[in-house]
Amino acid sequence: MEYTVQTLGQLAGISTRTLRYYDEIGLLKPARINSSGYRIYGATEVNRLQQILFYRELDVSLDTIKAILNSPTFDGATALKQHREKLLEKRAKLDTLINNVDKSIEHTESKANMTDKEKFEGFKQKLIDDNEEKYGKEIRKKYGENAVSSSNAKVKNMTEEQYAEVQKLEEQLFTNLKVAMKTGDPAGELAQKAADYHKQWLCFYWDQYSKEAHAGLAEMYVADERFTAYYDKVHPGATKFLRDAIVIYIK
Amino acid sequence: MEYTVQTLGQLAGISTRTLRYYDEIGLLKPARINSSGYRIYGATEVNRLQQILFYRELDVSLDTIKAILNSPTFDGATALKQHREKLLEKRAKLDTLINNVDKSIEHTESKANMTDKEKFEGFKQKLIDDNEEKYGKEIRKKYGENAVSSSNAKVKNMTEEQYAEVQKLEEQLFTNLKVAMKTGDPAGELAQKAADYHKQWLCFYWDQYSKEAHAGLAEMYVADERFTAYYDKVHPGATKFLRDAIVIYIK
DNA sequence: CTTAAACCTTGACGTTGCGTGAAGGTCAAG
DNA sequence: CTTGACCTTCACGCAACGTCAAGGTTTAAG
Repeated sequence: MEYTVQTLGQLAGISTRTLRYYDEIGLLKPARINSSGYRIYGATEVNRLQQILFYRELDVSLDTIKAILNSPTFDGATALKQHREKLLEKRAKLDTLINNVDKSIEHTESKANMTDKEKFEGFKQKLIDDNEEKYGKEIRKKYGENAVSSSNAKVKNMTEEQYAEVQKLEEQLFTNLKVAMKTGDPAGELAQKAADYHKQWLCFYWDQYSKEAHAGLAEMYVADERFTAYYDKVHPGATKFLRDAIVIYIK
Repeated sequence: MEYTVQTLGQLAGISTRTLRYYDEIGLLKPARINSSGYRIYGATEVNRLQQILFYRELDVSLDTIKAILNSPTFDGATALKQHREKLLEKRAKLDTLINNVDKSIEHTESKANMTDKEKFEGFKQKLIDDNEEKYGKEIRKKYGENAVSSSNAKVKNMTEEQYAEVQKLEEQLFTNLKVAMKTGDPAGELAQKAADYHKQWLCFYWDQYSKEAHAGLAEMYVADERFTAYYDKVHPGATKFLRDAIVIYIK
């Protein structure tokens, strides 16, 4: 029995375009081309197409299918096992994605009942987390793999007392910063005290303190206008002043 | 603070190409273009980019992100919930895929120890399943949704006795067919008996018998050379004869 | 025998989210 | 003035086809 693109397509439940494409990429060549240039497929091609569709249904890429079918040494079962691993990875990614979406939904829903200040708290935490993640890689390289991992848990498990302490620390930082700025010297004792307060405050969020990350966050404060606005409420230029103090502090 | 493509890119951890692309598709336009044609971004754009990246990380398409951010009536939480549904669907698909791959691995591994006849058994079943699926839609339309669903379970739960019965039926079909062909009349009593045997045999695989599907399978037998070869072992032309008998039988 | 329907062919663009040059203008530093 | 690091606008490439478009072939019908 011989088939043209359409008859074979109907037999296999695929489009003629697909068959032409498979021809084009050399995945399934017709048995021969007739005098009018029509593609003619035979029994061998039907078998091969059946195999192709089998793998395709398992979401194997056409390139991989080609490799599997073209090399008789390349074993189908092994290929499928490798493919299985890929699928498992994909599912793991999807799972974390879904988790994150869930969190975000929760987050945005609770955000509706938040005061502006609380909103900013959330925003601050996000940026801190982001920064921690950014520097996390380097920290991990330096201090080992699991030093960083418990960071998020730390923030979430904070008790109310601890939270109050964080708030208090931030207030102290603010008042201290205000006074320190009058001296105008970021290397002075007062400014350095402010930098230390900031470190203590930060340590409530970060499991693993690192100087580089601290400096990185300070730079981010300056670079991000929302932060600048937040700290500059203390006094114009406070953000940069704090940054300078921190840069000196970590040396 | 103003940013060029590179500075903003570094701030956000994305490439300059990405920023240009977002401009191109109207997702994130720069605040202004300076005299040299450079893109200049401001605070507003930093905020918007932050939102974009937030959704992007959750695997939302750029088109959807644009819709979310551009329409203030379009609520973020609702969008995320919809997105969550999509992700769940994806995961469900992945799960079935992984299941199928697992089955296939098992299958191909056991296939190594199979006789040719057993291999053909598997092949036959697959084609029967395929056909059932093909006609399943129509059957479902006609007979309701859940008539078909238990089909696969049926085959799998077949006992050894039942399996033996299927084999016996097939043998009877063969011997009957052989005799019937000598009459040369597909409408004759013997041929109709053969068609009936085939129906009985088929009913072991299909939960829901339908005349159309039966005829469809018969046509497939004739169209597929492997089947033709299988049935023609009985006698040359046996496949077509059986097809003709079935076509008459179902009328 | 002609004509229309139903095939077939080869381009070639669109899809998604950029990566990766290419070719050329701009700007600050040495 | 030159170098190097920026910036710009094309434009192709990726996966796996869907979807016209323009034109040749075959087949069934009138």
